[in-house]
Amino acid sequence: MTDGKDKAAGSAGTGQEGPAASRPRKDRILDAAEALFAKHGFDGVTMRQVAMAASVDVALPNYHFGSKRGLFDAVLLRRAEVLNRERLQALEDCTKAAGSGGPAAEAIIDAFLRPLLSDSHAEEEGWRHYYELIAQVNNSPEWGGVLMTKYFDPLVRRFMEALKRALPQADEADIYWCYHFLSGALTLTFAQTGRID
Amino acid sequence: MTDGKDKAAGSAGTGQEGPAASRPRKDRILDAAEALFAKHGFDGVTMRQVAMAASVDVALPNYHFGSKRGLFDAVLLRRAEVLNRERLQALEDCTKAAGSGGPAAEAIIDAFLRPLLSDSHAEEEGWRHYYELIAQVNNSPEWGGVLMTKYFDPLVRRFMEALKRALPQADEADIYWCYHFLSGALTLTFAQTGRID
DNA sequence: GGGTGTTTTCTACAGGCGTTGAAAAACTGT
DNA sequence: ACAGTTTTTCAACGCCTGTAGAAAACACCC
Repeated sequence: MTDGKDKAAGSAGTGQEGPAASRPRKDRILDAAEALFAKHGFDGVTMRQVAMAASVDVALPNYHFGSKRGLFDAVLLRRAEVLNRERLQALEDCTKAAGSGGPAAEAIIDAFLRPLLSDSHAEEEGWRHYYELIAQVNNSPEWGGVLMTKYFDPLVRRFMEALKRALPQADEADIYWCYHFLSGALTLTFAQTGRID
Repeated sequence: MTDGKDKAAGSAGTGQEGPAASRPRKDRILDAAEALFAKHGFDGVTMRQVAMAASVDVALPNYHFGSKRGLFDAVLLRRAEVLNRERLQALEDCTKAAGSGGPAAEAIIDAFLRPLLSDSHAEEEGWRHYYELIAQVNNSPEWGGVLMTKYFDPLVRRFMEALKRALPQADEADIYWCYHFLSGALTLTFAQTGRID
C-alpha cells in the first residue's frame, strides 16, 4: 500500500528551506500531532487542527496514518523505538562493563534513566512534548496500562530480569512496585513542569 | 432563575425506590458525569452519554448546568466544597487543641490529609471517582493549574500560613514545593490504582 | 379549579467531526 | 518523452456534537 519505503527527501533542492516547509510532510504531521496530543489529549485534538498546525491538507494525515488512532499510535511509536534502542544499548554496555556476575542494580537503573534524561532529549522540543504526552497517557485510566505495555513492555521485562539477577534476595513483586513508583515519579515530574528540577 | 432552592424529594412517595430512580435527577446527572469524566476526561465524554448513564433526557443536563463546561465545574465544585469544609474543620480543631504557639507541622499535614483518606470517602464510590477525576485534571497541562487553583487555593493558602507559623525557619518556597510534591504523590496514587496501598 | 413557577420531554438546528474517493500533481524509472 | 507509482489536493459524505425553543408534565398556593 503505502508504507515500507524510507525515501528521504522530496523537495530535492536547497538543502534547507523555511521552518515550515523543510521537513517531509509525514514528519511534520507527526510533530504537530505530538505537540497537540501532549497538550490536549487524544479527544481534545481534531484532525483538522493537526493538519493546520502541520500546514498540510486535512486529508493527508488520514492518507499517511489511516485514522486518527493510527496517527496517535505512530506518534507514540516513533520515539518509543528510539528510546528503547538507547536504553537497550545502555543496558548492554553496562552489562559488558560489569563482566561476570552482571551489573549492579544501580548501574541498571542508571542505564534505564540516562537515555531519558540525556541532554540531547532535554534540549529538543519534540522530546519534551513526547514526555508530556507519555505522562498524560500513562495517567489516563482509559489508555493507561494498555499503551505503555504495548510500547515499552518487552524492554521493561529485560530490565526486570537484569535487576532480578542483580538483587537475587529481593522479592520480584518489590522490584515491580519499585519500577511503578519510579515511573510514576518521572511521569509526575514531566507532567507538571515539563522539565527536571 | 433556577438555582437556590433545596427542595429535597420530588417523587413524594415510597421513601426508597429503584437504584436509578430514587435520587433527584440533578444529583444523578452529577454522579454519572463524575464517573464518566473521571474515566474518559472532559473531551472524551458527550452530553448524551451523561444523560443516558443518568437515565434522563439529553436536554436536562443543559437545563440544570447551562453547558457542558458548567456541568464539569459543578462536578468539581460539589465535593470540593465538602472536602474544603472538612479540612478547614480539622485545621481549626488541631489549632484549638494545640493552644498557644499553634499546632506542629505534622498536625497540620495530618489535618490536610485525614479528610482525604478518611474511611467514609474511601468506601464511597462517588468519592473514588472524584479522586480519579481530580488526579486526571491535575495532571493535564490544559486544565492543570487553573481548576485546582479555582477550587482549592483559598484553603491551601490557609494551610500554608499555618505551616509557615509552625516552621518559621523554613523557606516559604520550600513549603510550597513540599506541597506540590505531596499533592503530586497523592494524585499519582489515585490515578494509577484508585486506592491506597 | 385556575394560576404560577419549575422541571422534564421532544424536536430540531447549525456546525464540527473523522473519513473517503476521485482528480491533480509530483516523482520515479526507462 | 512516456507510463507507473506515490503523494497531495479538493470536495463532499454521513454522523454526532452541544445547545436551544416550544410544549408538556408536575408541584404548589389560594
